[in-house]
Amino acid sequence: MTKTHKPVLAQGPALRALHPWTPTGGRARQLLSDQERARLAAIASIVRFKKGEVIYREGDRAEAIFNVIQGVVAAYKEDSNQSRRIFAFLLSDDLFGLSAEGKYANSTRAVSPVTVYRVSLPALRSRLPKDPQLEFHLICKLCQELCQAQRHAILLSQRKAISKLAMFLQLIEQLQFTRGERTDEIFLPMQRSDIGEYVGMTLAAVSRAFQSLARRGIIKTQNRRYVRIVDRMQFERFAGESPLASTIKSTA
Amino acid sequence: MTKTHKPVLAQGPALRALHPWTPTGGRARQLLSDQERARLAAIASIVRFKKGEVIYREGDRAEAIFNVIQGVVAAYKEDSNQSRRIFAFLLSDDLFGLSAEGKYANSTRAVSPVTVYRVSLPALRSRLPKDPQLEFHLICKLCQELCQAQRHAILLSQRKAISKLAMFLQLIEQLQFTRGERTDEIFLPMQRSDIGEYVGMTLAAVSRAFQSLARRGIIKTQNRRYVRIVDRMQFERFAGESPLASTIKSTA
DNA sequence: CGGCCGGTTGAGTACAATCAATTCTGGTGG
DNA sequence: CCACCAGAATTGATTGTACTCAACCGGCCG
Repeated sequence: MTKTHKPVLAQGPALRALHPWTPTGGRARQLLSDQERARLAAIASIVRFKKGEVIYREGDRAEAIFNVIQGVVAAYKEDSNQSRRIFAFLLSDDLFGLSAEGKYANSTRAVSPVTVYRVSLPALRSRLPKDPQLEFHLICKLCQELCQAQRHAILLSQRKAISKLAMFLQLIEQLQFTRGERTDEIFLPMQRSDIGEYVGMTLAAVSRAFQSLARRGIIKTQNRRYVRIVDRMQFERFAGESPLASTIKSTA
Repeated sequence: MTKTHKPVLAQGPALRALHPWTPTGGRARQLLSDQERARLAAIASIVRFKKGEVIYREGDRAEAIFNVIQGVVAAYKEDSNQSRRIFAFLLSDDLFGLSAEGKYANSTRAVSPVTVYRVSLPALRSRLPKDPQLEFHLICKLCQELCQAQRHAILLSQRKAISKLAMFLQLIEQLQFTRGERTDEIFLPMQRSDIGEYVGMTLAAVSRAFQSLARRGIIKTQNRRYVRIVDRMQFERFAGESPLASTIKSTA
C-alpha cells in the first residue's frame, strides 16, 4: 500500500472543499492559490499536538483558528453526564476553531498526532476585509461544513445501530474519495470509542454493529482500522442515501 | 402582549446573528447596514409561499438563495424509508438555500405562510467579490448556523425523549431570547409532527414527552402552541447545557 | 511476564417504535 | 351559529433494540 504523499514542507494554510456552485464530480478542490497560501503563511504559525491532547476547550476565549496540516482532530462537547459527543473529525486542509461571542463553541482534541497552522484571530480579522477572495473561500468551506453537519444529523437520527455504522463508514469512504485517496478500503483513523461518540452509541453497541455487519457478509474488517465493503448492494441498503440502490429493493 | 413590530415595507434582505468575535450578551444583532440592505434589495425579489408548500427540493439546480422575511421554513431531507428529518427551522432574517456542486443540499418547505427574499445566485456571485463587508457578514451567519447544527446534533444524540424535548424547548426559547422577544412563554410555530422530525422521534413519542414533562410539573402547555416553563430547575436538569444547574444534583 | 488499555461478548432492563384506537381542534358549509 | 369533517394529537398495548453493567479477551509496552 502506498503512503499518502504529504508535502514535506508546507506551503501555507490550505482549504479543501467541494465548490458550492460548480460541479466537480464529487472531488474536492484546493481553494487557495499558492499566492494566497503564502500570504496566509505570513500570519500563521505551525503547532503540533500529541495524540489525545486537548487543543482548546469550549468556553475558552477564542484567540485563533486552526487549519489541519496532518493528523486527525475531533471537535466535541462534554455532555452534562460526562459523556462526550463528537461533532466532526477534521482532516488535513480542514478548518476549526468555531467561536460565538468570542468563545470557542466546542472543544477539540487530537485523535492522532497532529500538525496544524494556527492563525490568530486579530491577524485574520485585519486580513479579511482586504481579501475578498479569501472570504469567499471561507464561505465555501463553511458551506461544506454545514453540509457535513447535516449528514451527521441524518446519521444521528437513525434508529438502528447497523444503519448508523453503515452511514458512518459511507461518510468516511466519501471523505477519502473527495480527497482522491484509494476507495477500495476504508481507513478508520480513530478508535471505536471515538466512533461511538460520533454516531451516538456506546462502545459496546459500536462493536456489536461491526460484528453484525461482518456476520452478514457486508463488510470485512482486517485490522480494526481497515474495513472493506464486500456486499455493496446490502451496504447501501443500510446506509440509505444512495438514491439508486436503495429504491430498488426494500425487503428490510 | 405587544405584536412583534415587523416593518411593513421591507428595506431589503436582513441577516441577524450573534457576532462570532464580539460578546453581545446573547442578543443577536442585525448585521447589515441600511445601505447594504438597499443594495441587496436591488438584486432580490419578494416571494410568498403558502403553508406546507415546498420551496425547493434536494438535488434541484441551485439558482438562488433565500432570506426569510416572515414565517417559518423547515429545511429537511427525505430518508430512504420515506421518513423526513428536519435539520433546522428558519425564521425571519435567516438564510437558506445551501447548495453543493450546484445542487441544493436539502429540501425546504413553508411550515407557516412565508414571505422571503429570493436572490439569484448569479447576481449574488457578481456582487460578492465587490463587497467584502457582505462576505464577512455571510461568514458570521454561516458560523452561527454551524453552532446551531452542533446543538442540534447534541439534541439528537440524547437517548431519552424527555431530554430531547427539553433541549428542543430550550433551543426555541433561546431563539426567542436572541431575537429580543418575550421569554416567559415559549411559542411553537410548528406542529408536533414537525417537532418529531426535528428531534428524531415519532409523533407519538413527542406527545408522550410533552405529557411527561407536564405531569412532572416542569412545563405547562396552554394551547399546544404555547408552553410555559414552571420548574426551571428540573427543566435545566433534563435539558443539560446549563453548567450551573446540571452539576448540582443528578438524582436522575 | 504482567498490567493496562482498547475492544468484544453476555444477560437483563429500560425505553421508544409500532400499530391502532380514540379524542381533540380548527376550519367549512349549511 | 352550529354540525360536521379531516387532520392533528393523545393514549394504550406490545415488541424490538440499544443501554447498562460486567466479565472476558488480546495485543502492546514496560
